[in-house]
Amino acid sequence: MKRKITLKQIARELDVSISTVSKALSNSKEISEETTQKIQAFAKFYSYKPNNIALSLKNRKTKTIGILIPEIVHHFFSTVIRGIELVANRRGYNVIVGLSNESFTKEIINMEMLANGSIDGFILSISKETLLKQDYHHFNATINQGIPIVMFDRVVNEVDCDKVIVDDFMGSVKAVKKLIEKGCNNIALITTMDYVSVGRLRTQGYIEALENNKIIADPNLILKIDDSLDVENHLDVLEHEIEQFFKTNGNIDGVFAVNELYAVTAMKVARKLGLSIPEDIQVIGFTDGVLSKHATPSLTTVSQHGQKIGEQAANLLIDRLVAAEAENDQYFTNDDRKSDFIKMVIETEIIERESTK
Amino acid sequence: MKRKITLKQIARELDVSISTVSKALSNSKEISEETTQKIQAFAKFYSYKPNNIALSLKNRKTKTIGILIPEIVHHFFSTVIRGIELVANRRGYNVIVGLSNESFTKEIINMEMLANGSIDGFILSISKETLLKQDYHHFNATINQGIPIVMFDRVVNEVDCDKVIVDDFMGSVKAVKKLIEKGCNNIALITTMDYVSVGRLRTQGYIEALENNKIIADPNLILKIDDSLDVENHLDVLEHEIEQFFKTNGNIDGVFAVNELYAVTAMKVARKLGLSIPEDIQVIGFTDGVLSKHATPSLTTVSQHGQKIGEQAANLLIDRLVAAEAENDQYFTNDDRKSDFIKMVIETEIIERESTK
DNA sequence: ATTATTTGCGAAAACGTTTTCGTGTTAACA
DNA sequence: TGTTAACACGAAAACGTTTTCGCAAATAAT
Repeated sequence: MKRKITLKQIARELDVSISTVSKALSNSKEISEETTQKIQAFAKFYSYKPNNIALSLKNRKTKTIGILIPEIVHHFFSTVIRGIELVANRRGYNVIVGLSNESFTKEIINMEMLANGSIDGFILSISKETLLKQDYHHFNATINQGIPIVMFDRVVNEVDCDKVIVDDFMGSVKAVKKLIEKGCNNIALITTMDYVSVGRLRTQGYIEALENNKIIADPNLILKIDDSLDVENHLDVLEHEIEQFFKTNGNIDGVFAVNELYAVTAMKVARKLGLSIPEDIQVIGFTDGVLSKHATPSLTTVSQHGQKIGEQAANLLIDRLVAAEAENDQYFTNDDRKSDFIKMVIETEIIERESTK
Repeated sequence: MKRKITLKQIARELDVSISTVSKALSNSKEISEETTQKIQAFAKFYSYKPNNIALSLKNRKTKTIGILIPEIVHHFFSTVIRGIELVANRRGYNVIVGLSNESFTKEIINMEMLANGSIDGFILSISKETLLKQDYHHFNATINQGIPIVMFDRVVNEVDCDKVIVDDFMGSVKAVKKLIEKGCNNIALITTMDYVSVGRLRTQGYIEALENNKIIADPNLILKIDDSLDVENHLDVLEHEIEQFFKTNGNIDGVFAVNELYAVTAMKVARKLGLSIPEDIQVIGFTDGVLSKHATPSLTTVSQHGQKIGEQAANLLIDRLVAAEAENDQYFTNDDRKSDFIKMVIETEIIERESTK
């Protein structure tokens, strides 16, 4: 087991100074042809690679992006990560992942852990608990420390930073419009509680689409699921709620659900009640994941393009990082320079499958 | 925008030396009560936190684990990550993620990128291309550099390191046995190509279970899918292959598939052919993911316990890291000490759902 | 032959820590 | 009074880089 070789060792071995080695390896013309050759050959032979940590310390930047998300076992979030990793890697960055597990404290702990030099910037999506508490001081604190943040999906106006969101509102409008066009007259909405902004926006889109078509939204046709407890493990509760909902509203012929799971479960319940899809009830979900694609019947969904979101977020962040660096080179450092943050909206797209006519 | 405060700044401000500050903050009794108070108050006020990078450089360890997996948009892998992150965090480690995308070169590049000081050890699952090439020099190289590796799921005998695997063989045996008990007489296997070890092992388990029950495995009942091309995006091809398979083998009354997707697709095709599940055909899949849980009918599966795998892998790695550290403190450093690596097998479990009687 | 200019290299600082080893001051002791 | 011990703190090295600056020798110009 031989430790990685360092400049110092090369220098000692070749009887030159550390600086000479460093310069020779970067092809500085301060160093003679001959010496450079010798050093490079030696370095190659021992497969010298500069130590990243030392570089980070010297350069005061790590070339690493911190990702902070509520949950990783989640198709949407993992596609976002994939997108981030893709462009991060392409642009010479690494990616370090923290999970908040939807917890406020874990979010803070993770941020502080990474903000002490480990990363150059954050890409994150806010945890549910934080959204509930509406306490965003930790975000602003890190930004004030000079660490840029890019938020995606679950974002919030109280924090000044770049944001990448999906057009939840228009996505819903499109989906419900589609159901109307396909002949649905009584369209139900299955959504989450309001504090998750995406739930709220999607609900608004639903109402908007109805109104656009001169339909008055019937409050009875809106089912709000309390997902504060992990719904994945309370499938039966979910099914039961939806079943009751269907039974009390026998006239439903279209369902728009704000996520895959609700949509698929709705289909399951509908069939259990003897209804067939899409003949009796048509269904559209939000978020295009594995479930939508492989359900039977496969589900028409509003695609969020998670990977694209990740790519854009990474680009925004890295752009800011290189800008900050360039600015350091300039010697005008005007703190109150108005930096206008970007809010990037990723268009949704309806993917039609078998659950609609 | 105020930069994070450093020891040096505290020292200057309070007119003491850097060493004094450092000692005071670690409650060294070398420093007087009074000075300690003063320094700690000041540090707290400016919310001083030691710079991680500087610590890493000094201690020659980063308290960071590198995860290297083929793909992140994959239920199994993300549960593993969740498990790793869980115990890593609990034990004071961070997690940095690299994706090989099933590519040999990307795997190497990622490894080298992280092996230069960024991480203390690796947890990884080998990419398909690497398995095909059977070229494992990069793994051995990093191990030789003193960076421990723990492999999971897709492991290989040629590399000496700790491993965490699921009992693929026994899992399959159990599954097929279950089908036999449930009355299936002609059990088909839908599997992958052999070079992915898990595919091979699961196939062997299938055969073993049949033989245990005095059934001769019929080669015609084994369908091997070439998933070298991304099957997610060639669903139609997959469906078509399975459909042909069913048509040429009309007597099939049980299916064991080595992953969720194959299983769900098989169910879909079966129903398309007018067969009902589980009455006409019973199906069991491997890997318990979202699809299995939410398919209709829901799928009986062999659960891999991804999170547990991740947890065990992280524990194994961190155990080794602390052991290595302790060893550094001792001054016997015997290089050829026989270190026996652990191969941990996680038991599978059959989760019965609606696709079996 | 003297001065000016390259050329080739090394010393040292810096990034932010921790830790070892002094060292000066004060208090205790003979 | 002189010696010792305890106390409180600082200087400096080390982790592995890069980069600025200085300096000698070699070459070029006068």
